[in-house]
Amino acid sequence: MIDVRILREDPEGMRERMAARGTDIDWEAVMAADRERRETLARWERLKERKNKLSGEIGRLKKAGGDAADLMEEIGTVSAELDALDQPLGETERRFSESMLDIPNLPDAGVPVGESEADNPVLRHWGEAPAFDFTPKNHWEIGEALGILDFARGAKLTGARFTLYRGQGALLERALIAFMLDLQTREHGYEEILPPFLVNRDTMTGTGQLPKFEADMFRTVDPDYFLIPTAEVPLTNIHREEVLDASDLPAYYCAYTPCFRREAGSYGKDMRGLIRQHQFNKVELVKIVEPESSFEELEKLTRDAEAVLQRLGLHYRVVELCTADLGFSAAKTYDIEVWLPGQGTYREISSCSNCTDFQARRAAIRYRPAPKQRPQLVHTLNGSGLAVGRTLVAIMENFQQGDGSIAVPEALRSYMGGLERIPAAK
RNA sequence: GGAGAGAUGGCCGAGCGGUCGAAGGCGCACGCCUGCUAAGCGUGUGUACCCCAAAAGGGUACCGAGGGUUCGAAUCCCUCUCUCUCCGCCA
Repeated sequence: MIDVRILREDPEGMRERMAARGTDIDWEAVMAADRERRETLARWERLKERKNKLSGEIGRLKKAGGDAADLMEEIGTVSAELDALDQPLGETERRFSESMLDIPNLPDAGVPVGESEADNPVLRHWGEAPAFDFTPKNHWEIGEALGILDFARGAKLTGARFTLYRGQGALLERALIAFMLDLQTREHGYEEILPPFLVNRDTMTGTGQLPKFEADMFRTVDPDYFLIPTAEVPLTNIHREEVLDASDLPAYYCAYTPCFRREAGSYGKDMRGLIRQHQFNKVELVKIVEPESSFEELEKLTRDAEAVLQRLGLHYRVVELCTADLGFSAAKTYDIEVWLPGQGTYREISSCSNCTDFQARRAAIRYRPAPKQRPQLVHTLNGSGLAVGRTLVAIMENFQQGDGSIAVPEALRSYMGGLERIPAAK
């Protein structure tokens, strides 16, 4: 949630900065809801004060054996007024919080203004695209030829966008997960977490998936739970409704989880291959930090994600998302895009965001800067370190050999029993 | 799934339907005292929101959550959630 005080104090500035996102918000309605809510609340509280006073007097009178008939009569009218206010108050509060929950985060002042992803500036490149003396294939062609990816049977078991990994394909995925976790925990200082893959509504609301994006989620009916679309959700919510000690910060968390997404509204897009699945694996990085350091921490977090690609020897570039391409909760985001020679394009493999106090406010994650001081909202960050399925795709396409085999990157061999090459089909 | 017990402030723990934001203890902060590695004494010590330009100040809410009874509920009633114990089942 944004800070409503900013909206009250500078509605024009707010309007302008949000407009750069391209989101359409009825600001008049939000501000009216805020005003109405406060007015009704003030009125309700004044009545309540009167009622509490009367009630106290009745108590004292009765104890002294006096007659409280007059007071009882007055309290009756006050109670009636209060009752009449209950519904409008509840309604205006609901209206206000609902509209606040649907407002995205304010882009950071430094974020480039743009109209689409085409306006995302490229910040840097690492490595080089590999040269081939043959025409490189798509990963789905390679995967089916080698028998390590079985799309048809994935679809049979569940439906479109579900895939079966087999043999050395499954092993490669597992090796990537272990490799990524080891790198992030041993070298970058993240604590490894294995969180629940199903979470409740409050948790989903805390990070911003609900209420606006319920249609994008898989859910269970009884009980009313959601399959996590990313480990960002459980990791960031670890400290929901807590007041942390300054010494607890910064907290670095890292988790491997499967991720589940409906991909509603992306019909027909990336239908082939592993790029867009309803279920995919990801190693996620989450940081809970003090506000002053969050942008610096974003730079570090992005480097932590890049390190994975560097160790694997995969060529990539880093882009900054312009205002129009920012996610709902993010104030600033870097995307890491890996080169896929089989498709001749860069594809997002990690998205690293500073959500500033947006999620912290929703989830009530605070810390006490110093003893005796009031609790303050933390800043939260998250980034993929990395999307495992897409990394497997990148390895298949970048390290494919002329004979149809795939070379295993040096960094992964110890995780694969020393395997240097996934051999071509006989 | 069945039977039972419980949920109170940072922690422990009390709480006849009214004077309870809540005894007491611990912890913590500040002060005093004291020459001995500490004790003693005193004071203070929650969060959110509203009013106020702000500070000061005032107000409202919160004793797991949500409803209800009552002029008045931490205290009574209902529903739910979570924790613990026993039985069953299971990886």
